[in-house]
Amino acid sequence: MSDTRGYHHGDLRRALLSAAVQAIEESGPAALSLRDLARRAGVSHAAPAHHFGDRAGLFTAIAAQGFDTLAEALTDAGDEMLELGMAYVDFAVRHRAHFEVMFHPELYRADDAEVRAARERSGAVLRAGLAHPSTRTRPAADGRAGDDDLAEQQAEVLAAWSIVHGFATLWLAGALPAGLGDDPAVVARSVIRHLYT
Amino acid sequence: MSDTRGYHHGDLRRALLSAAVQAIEESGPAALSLRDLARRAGVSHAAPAHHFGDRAGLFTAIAAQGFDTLAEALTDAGDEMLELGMAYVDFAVRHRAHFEVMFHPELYRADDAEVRAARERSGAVLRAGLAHPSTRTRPAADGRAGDDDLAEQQAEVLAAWSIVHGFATLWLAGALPAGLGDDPAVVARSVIRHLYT
DNA sequence: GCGTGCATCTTGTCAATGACAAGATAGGAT
DNA sequence: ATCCTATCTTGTCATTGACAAGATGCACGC
Repeated sequence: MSDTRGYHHGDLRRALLSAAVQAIEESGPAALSLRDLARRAGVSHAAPAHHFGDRAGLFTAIAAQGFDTLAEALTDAGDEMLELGMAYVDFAVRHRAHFEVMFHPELYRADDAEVRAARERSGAVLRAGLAHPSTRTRPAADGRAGDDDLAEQQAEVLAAWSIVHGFATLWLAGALPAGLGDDPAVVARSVIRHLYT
Repeated sequence: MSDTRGYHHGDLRRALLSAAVQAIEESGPAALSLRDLARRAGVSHAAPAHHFGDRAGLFTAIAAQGFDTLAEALTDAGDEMLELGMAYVDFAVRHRAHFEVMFHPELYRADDAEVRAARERSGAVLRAGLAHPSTRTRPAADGRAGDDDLAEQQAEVLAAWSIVHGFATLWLAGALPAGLGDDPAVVARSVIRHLYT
C-alpha cells in the first residue's frame, strides 16, 4: 500500500527519502530540515527520527542510495573511458542531490556498513573500467609490470576520476563561465577527450 | 589596536573572519554558528550581525577573501600549467575553508560586487596561464585561429581546471583510496602530468 | 475470534540558533 | 565641550534537531 493516509503512513521511509532528494535539489543539503520533510510527507515532526535516527542518518541513507545508483550507472556504461566518464558526469547532473551528499562525508556516517559496501561497489566499477587495456593511454608496451607500472596505473585512474569529478562539481556549482550551452554532456565529452590526447 | 577588551573590540571583523575560517576547517561550513563565533571572539551573540548582516554575509566575505588569495597564489605560480595546477591544489589544501565556501555559492551572495571582482581576477589568471603557448598541448601549428581553435582552447582550460579542481575536491572529501601518502602535492603532480601525455 | 507484542507514528518539551529590534557605549569630528 | 555615528549589547521570537513518553494499529500466535 503506497497510500499516505491514516495513522500508519505505509511507505514513509521511501516518501521521506524522495522528499529529501527533492528538497536538496532545490536548496542544497545544508538547508534541509527534517521538520520540513515531515510536513511535506504529511506526518508529525518526529516521524523521520524513527526511520533515520537523526539528520546524519537520513544523509547516510541518501549516500548509500547514491553510491548504489552510481555503481549501476557506471556498470551500464561499459568499460570505455570516455563513456564511463560521461556516465559519471551524467549521474552527477541527473542525481545532483545524491552526488552532493555522497562527497560531503561530514554530513553522514561514512563508516556505515551499507555506505561502505555501496561505495566499494562503485569504486570497483570505476577502477575496473579505467584499468581496461583498451582505455590505457600507454598500453604498457614494455611488458614489465613492476611497482612503477602499478603506481602509474593508479595515477591514471586518479587522473580520470579527477577530471570527470572536477568537471561535474564545477558545473553543478555554476562556477563555469557562461556560454557553454546548457548540455553538460556536450562540454564534458570535449573536456574528457583531452585526457587522451 | 588589536586588543580584544573593552566595549569596542577594535578588530572584531577580522577576528570573526579568522575564527570562522578556523571553525569551518574544523567542522565544515554547514556547522558554522554565528553565536559560536561570537563566543570565540568574546563578544555578544548579535555582534557579528553588525559586520556581516547575516550568515550569508559572513560567507560572502570569506568567499571574496578566498578568490583574492587564490588569484595571488596563481599569479605567484607563474604560467606553466603544471605549476599553476600545483598552486591550485596547494591553495585548496592550505585554505580548505575558503575553498569549500568559494565553490558552494548557495552559502553566500555570489553576485556580490567584491566577490565578482575577486572571482574574475582569479579566473583571468587561470585562463591567462593555461592559454600560454608553452603550455598548450598542441601549439596550433597550423597557424589558423578560427572558431574551432577558440573552442578548443577553451576546452583545454576547462580540462585543466577540471582535473585540478576534481583532485583537490576528492582529496579534501577524503574520497581517495588510502595509501596515497599524506602529501597531496606529490600525488597531484603525477595526476596533472597525465593531461600532457 | 481475540489478545498481545512490536513497529510505527504522535504529542510534548528543551536547548540552540538566526534574525531582528531597541538601547548602551565610546571614539572622533566639529 | 558636544554631538554624531559606528560599534556592540540586551532582549525577544520563530524555527530547528533531539529526546522522552505515549497513542495506534498491524501481524501473529493461540
